[in-house]
Amino acid sequence: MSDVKTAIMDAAERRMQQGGFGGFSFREIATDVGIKSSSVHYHFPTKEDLAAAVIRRWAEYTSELIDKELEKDPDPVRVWTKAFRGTAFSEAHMCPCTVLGAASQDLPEQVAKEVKGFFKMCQDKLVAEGLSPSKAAEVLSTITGALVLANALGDTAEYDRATRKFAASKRGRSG
Amino acid sequence: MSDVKTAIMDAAERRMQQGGFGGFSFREIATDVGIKSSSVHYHFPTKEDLAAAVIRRWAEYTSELIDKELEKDPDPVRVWTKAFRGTAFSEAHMCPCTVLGAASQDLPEQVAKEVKGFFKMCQDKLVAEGLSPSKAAEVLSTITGALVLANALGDTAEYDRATRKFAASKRGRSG
DNA sequence: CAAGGACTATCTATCAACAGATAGTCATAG
DNA sequence: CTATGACTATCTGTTGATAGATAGTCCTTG
Repeated sequence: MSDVKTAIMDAAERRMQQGGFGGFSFREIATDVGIKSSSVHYHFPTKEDLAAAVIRRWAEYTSELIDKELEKDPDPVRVWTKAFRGTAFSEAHMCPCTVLGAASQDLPEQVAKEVKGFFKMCQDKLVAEGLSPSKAAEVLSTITGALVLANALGDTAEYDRATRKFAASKRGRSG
Repeated sequence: MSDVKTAIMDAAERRMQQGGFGGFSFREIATDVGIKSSSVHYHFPTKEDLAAAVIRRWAEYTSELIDKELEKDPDPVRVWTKAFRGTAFSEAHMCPCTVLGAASQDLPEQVAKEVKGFFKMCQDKLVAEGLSPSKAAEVLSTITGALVLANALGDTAEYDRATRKFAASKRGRSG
């Protein structure tokens, strides 16, 4: 993948984290990267293509990160909680899949499909790691909602407050 | 409040539930209501005004609903879980505050403030009802995230899966 | 009661800005 | 020579917002 193509996706990802699908334009992305909007169209013919590619990349990166972290810590709940915590405390604060997922009904087909794929991947992995479907849904909902809450309240500490239980599970100082 | 003004807010609310702040235009709202876009501007000078009014109304309605339900069932966790469940299973499926909260960084000031006020209200109420701040954050995150998950996956059953534990708390058949 | 003025709510018409997208051109590198 | 990747230029449609006209209503005042 060319440097420019990666830079376009990086810029789109950053803006999608803040404003979702409607939160970026080809012109803004072009300005961010330092090229013209028509050049963005060269790499990604439509806005739908660009957004779908960004979400897919995010899903792949997340999946790989989880696998890597599971080698160091065998507790899936703690690993996933920590991974989403990294997003909450990052510069952009949000997971683009969460932003898009909240407005899923207004998304182009391909983008909605990729977003759905992301959450499906999360859930399947949690189940594969030993959790019941119900527990997997609960954990994923809590860390996803914690992201939304922390973002809306403008307070990253809210993430830790909401996930305190998970962060301490089966290894915390007190139990 | 006039019928038209209410109809405008209803239409805006519906569209905000699906696409957030960028998910509706004055013209769409006008068409929904059966008036001209300039008439929408008459009632709500700017888009920011309209969105903020919708969120504030939603917060007030939610607060009243919770108070009413608490009279029938004293368990706050079950009451809040049920209230958000109503949203998940409604036609629009989403809470507009959640949709906007996820993209909070891209919102006009007044709208972001109202969204923040909604989540603050939820949390304050949960604490006033006896939960610890940490437990309140956990519950609110879980039901908020469950809304996002169910929406993204296009499966309302996901809400029940994620909140099974809460729905049964202290009163379920088995405990 | 009737006239005047203010207010309400809608309309038509229009604006500048911005959106996504396309066609065609040009330079460079293999 | 051709493929790549950027460019210029432009199109069409939509956006939020404003100005000005027009009726209808309501309150006041003579």
